[in-house]
Amino acid sequence: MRKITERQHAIYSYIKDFILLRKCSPTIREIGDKFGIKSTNGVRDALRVLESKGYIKKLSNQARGIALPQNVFPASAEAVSLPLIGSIAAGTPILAAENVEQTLTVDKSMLPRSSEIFALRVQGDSMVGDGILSGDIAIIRMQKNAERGQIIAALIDGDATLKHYYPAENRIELRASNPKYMPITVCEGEDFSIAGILAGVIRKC
Amino acid sequence: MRKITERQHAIYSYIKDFILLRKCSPTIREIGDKFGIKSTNGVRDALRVLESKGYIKKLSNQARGIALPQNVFPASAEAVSLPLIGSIAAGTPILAAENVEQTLTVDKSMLPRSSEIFALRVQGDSMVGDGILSGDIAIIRMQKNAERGQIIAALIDGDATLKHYYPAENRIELRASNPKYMPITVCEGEDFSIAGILAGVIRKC
DNA sequence: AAAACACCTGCACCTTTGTTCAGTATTTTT
DNA sequence: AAAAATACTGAACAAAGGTGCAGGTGTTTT
Repeated sequence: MRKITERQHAIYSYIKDFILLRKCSPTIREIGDKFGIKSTNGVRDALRVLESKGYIKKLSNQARGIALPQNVFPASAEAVSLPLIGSIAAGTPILAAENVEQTLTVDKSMLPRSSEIFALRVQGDSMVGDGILSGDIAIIRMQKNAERGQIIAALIDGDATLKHYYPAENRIELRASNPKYMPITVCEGEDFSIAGILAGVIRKC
Repeated sequence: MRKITERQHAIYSYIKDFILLRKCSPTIREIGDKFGIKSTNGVRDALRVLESKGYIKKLSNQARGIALPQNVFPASAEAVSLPLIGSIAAGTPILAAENVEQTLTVDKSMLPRSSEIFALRVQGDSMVGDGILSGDIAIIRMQKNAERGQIIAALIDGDATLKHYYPAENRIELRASNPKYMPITVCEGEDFSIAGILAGVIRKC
């Protein structure tokens, strides 16, 4: 993008936000009012520059006719839908169709790039210390390893639970963040695996 | 939705598609051209009916001023995008364009039907007792009244904060859920209003 | 048969909004 | 120092677009 002044950028931002919110561009006079520009031509000067530098496009003789170049709002790229896992049926992979309760659409900004993601309904209050309540939906990024202290979705005996991950020499400690729960210790050979690490939380009140 | 005729539905669909595609409503004359209605008033009849039945909203004396009720705008069938409010500039309405930090896409199931919704970035740890951490995004359903004990987004001196709502005879007590914060008492005449009530929480980890 | 509604024409009017011209002061670039 | 760009004022105009009134013709409901 070619360089623009602070003033021009402020006007551009206003137009962009206005369109995002109102789905329709402001009028020249609305922009003028906003920035204390008394003459419509003052605004048009700014628009002329913004257009010549490719920030906006003007549809001539059209009310509310300031448009943005296509790529400002990646249309469908804002949302991603992912499977919500209720409970995990014994012996099935997590993402097996029978475990998928529904699909959920979340904003792309919630997700790390290029990873497999799923959502898990949280049962129990073992993670209240981290602001995760029973009934919340946890967004999990699928991966097999984790760093010490991270919150992971752990698969123990075919059940998925959220816990803090504390590995030791020959065992793994899984700690709740609610002090009323004792840490769980998993030794080698037991049925345990990491389903993924916590990437987000969604709650419906 | 109240019943409408095939003709009215065709016009409604055209408007909806137009807005989805162009981000901005068609003009009365554009609708007329499309359907071969030669008089602007023929179109206005149809719009009058659509508005009285709640399919559209008209902003009077505004170019391209046909609006759709809030949640007709799904980015996909299951998603709705809503404005994320960062901080609120003094003296501006909450949804003023300058307060909108970005837009956020959330699943339709997060939202109550037929209400105006916005998202608010949470600052501070005053609500940790309810699992709401600093940096979380609160989904707020706009409404002016609340029930005792509900979590509201309160506007005090132009700043929005989440608090539990406890009204009394001549004052209102706003309680945090973190015991280290004292309740705030607002008396009549002070600059206070309810922006809405908490409908959900989203956290990016 | 009367009333209500859907669906339209035609026209005038007026507000909103975009366009253009002429000019000024200040800052930045060459 | 000159040229160019920025950032406006002010006024007038024109096109776009919303509003309102006075009808008209069918179809459906009462």
